[in-house]
Amino acid sequence: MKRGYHHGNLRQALVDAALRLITELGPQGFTLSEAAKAADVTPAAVYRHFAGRDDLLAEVARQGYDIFGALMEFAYNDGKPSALAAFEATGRAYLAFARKYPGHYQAMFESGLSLNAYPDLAMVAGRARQVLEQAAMRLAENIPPAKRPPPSMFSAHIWAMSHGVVELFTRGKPGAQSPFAAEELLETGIGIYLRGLGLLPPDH
Amino acid sequence: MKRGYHHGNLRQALVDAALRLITELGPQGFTLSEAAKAADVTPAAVYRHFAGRDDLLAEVARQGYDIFGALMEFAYNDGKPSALAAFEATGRAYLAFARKYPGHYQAMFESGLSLNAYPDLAMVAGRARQVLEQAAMRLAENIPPAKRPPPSMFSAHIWAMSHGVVELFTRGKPGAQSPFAAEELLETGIGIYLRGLGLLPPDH
DNA sequence: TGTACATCAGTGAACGCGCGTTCACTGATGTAC
DNA sequence: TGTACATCAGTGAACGCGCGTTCACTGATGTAC
Repeated sequence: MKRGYHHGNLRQALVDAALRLITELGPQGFTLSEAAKAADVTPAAVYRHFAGRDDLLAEVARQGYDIFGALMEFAYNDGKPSALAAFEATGRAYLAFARKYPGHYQAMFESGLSLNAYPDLAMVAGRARQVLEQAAMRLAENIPPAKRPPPSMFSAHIWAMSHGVVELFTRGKPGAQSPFAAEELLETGIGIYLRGLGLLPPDH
Repeated sequence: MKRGYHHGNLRQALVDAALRLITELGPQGFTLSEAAKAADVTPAAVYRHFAGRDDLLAEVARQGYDIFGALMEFAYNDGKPSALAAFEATGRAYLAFARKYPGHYQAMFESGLSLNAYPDLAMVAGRARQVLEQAAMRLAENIPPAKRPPPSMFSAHIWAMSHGVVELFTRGKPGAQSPFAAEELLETGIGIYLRGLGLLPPDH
């Protein structure tokens, strides 16, 4: 792998290197120095593109939230073909994102990064959350108002179950040896939940 | 704070110091050196009681799983007064534990400790999980066999939602600013889920 | 009760390491004339 | 087309720091006689 004195696109190369490190070694495994080495560059070069270690990590997370939000929006598909189908697709997209972009996912949720310290990060994170809330809101319209829970509660439930499934059943964690695939668990879990809301017929 | 050359109960003092560090600064904030300092002792003294850093951390987690298991068993209360009540109490105990023992909780689930590297840790962890599975199994007997999901799936759902609620809504994390308390979220979430299983009447 | 001695918990100094960060520098690139 | 020069991305050496771990030691404790 040859390259001249100038790299070309070091900024993104560093982000990619950081992602690889996080994916393979966990959020702990990411260091500025290792990311620089992986990008075939001196640690000091990083400072031409980022304010420091945390700033690089934050950019990884930011790109993650971007992809995440886009994926959720794509899955939601403006509520078509039905509020129910769109909602289920959105739930599946959560897990699919965690599977397909584990480095991003860990940078976003397990790296100990403070959202408050990076306002733009909080913004992209909020956008992603709003897609799910929107999906929940539309779906809630199908419930008689009297027994309808606030959509934000409802989306919090789904978010929590999705996150829990990812954390516990997609990598080698504590309760890990479940006989079920994470996808199956989430699918059935959301199914039962929606039945509890009267949004699915009582039988299966 | 005076003490002589010998400490008395350094082993537990180190565990307690580690817990304090984790509680206040997160799992990252724990270091062998800081724990030693907090226990008013030289870092080298730690090696009289633990094989090293990870071994100390593992002991924290082990004690956590012990408390956790005991709490869950207490809440389960041998399935009394009813399978349903016992199950709901067990779910509540999960969150209560995370609230009351945040240091233990983080050592157990967020410290990056490998369960495989500490077989006795895997054992105590398994015991805690079995309480929930037991509760799920008993409760499942109330469902007509035809539409009864495997109890281990069912307990995985509850475990996932509980864990997700803890991770997302009890500390300053990403989706954090929910208008609902974690306790309320978990209570309602499990309620809707159980209704979906036909274990609660459709109305609320 | 008093002394000699084994035990072992904790000390203090030192180690090598990798971390994030800084600084004066150098060499490639692109633009002005 | 060719030369002078400004720009600035990346270098290389150095820094201070805290980490986990080691080692020969020392001082308190408790037991044997």
